[in-house]
Amino acid sequence: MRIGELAEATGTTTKALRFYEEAGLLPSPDRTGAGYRDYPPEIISRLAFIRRSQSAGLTLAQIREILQIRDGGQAPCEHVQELLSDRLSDLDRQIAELQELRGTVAQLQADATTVEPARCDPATVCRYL
Amino acid sequence: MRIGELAEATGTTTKALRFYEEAGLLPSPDRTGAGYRDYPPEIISRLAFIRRSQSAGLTLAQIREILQIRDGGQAPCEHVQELLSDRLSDLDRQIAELQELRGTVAQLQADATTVEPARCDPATVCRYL
DNA sequence: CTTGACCTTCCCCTGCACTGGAAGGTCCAA
DNA sequence: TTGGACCTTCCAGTGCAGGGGAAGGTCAAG
Repeated sequence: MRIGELAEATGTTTKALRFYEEAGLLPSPDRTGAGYRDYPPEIISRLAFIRRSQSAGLTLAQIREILQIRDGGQAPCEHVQELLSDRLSDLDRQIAELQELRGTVAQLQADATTVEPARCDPATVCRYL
Repeated sequence: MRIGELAEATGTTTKALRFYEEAGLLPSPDRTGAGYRDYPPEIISRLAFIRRSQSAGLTLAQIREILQIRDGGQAPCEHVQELLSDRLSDLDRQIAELQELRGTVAQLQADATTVEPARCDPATVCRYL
């Protein structure tokens, strides 16, 4: 199948597919006589895996690692477990940071709306920040 | 005061200060005979405002907007309130998204650790993703 | 035979907030 | 006078995941 068909079948773009190939996530496909990329149907499930992994928040670099282990003939189970654990820790940390920031901003915003009648001191930039 | 002093006084770098000037957050300072930037002491509180705004998660573009209103002689109160409200909505949305993602990843990770003894099917990339 | 849709490679651009380094000028102390 | 610390401008790069568009080749239909 040609690159445009594959893009449509997987909901991505030809640009992205060439980029994935360049980035080592997709193997270099065969070429037709005219030099067109000619993908085997199985590539669709590989793309689906890439999509699922992206949905889990893995970077292309991490996905490439998994695929390389798999392509090397090994089962990437342990590596995947580790990546997922790391991702979970990251998410917990990110969420905690955002919640703390949310508290700060909510306080600032509350001050900014309730104290409103007092006009800002022209000499300072902003009394709320 | 020279740029190096200001950088040290405000905990930033000379690079960042020139960048802020270029980006319209700092006015072009006077120059000494040798062409060195010569900042007035008041600039320190402007930098402090920039730092506080960054801590609240505002982008440099948003901070520049506030400063431009202020520099135009107006009180940026309403604009600040709006920016803070928007920021709060953004944070709520981001937190919700991350929490949903966290649920997904936690499930994947749980599956990956408990189902472990069953080896992966060599024909697929990974049974967990 | 030509039109239009598809394909190829190539290089640059995006947003964000800077950082690094080159090439050169200035100032102060030893 | 020389060394080192500071300053200047300008250009380029960082990380992430591609997107935009040029210049040119290919293929099927009308």
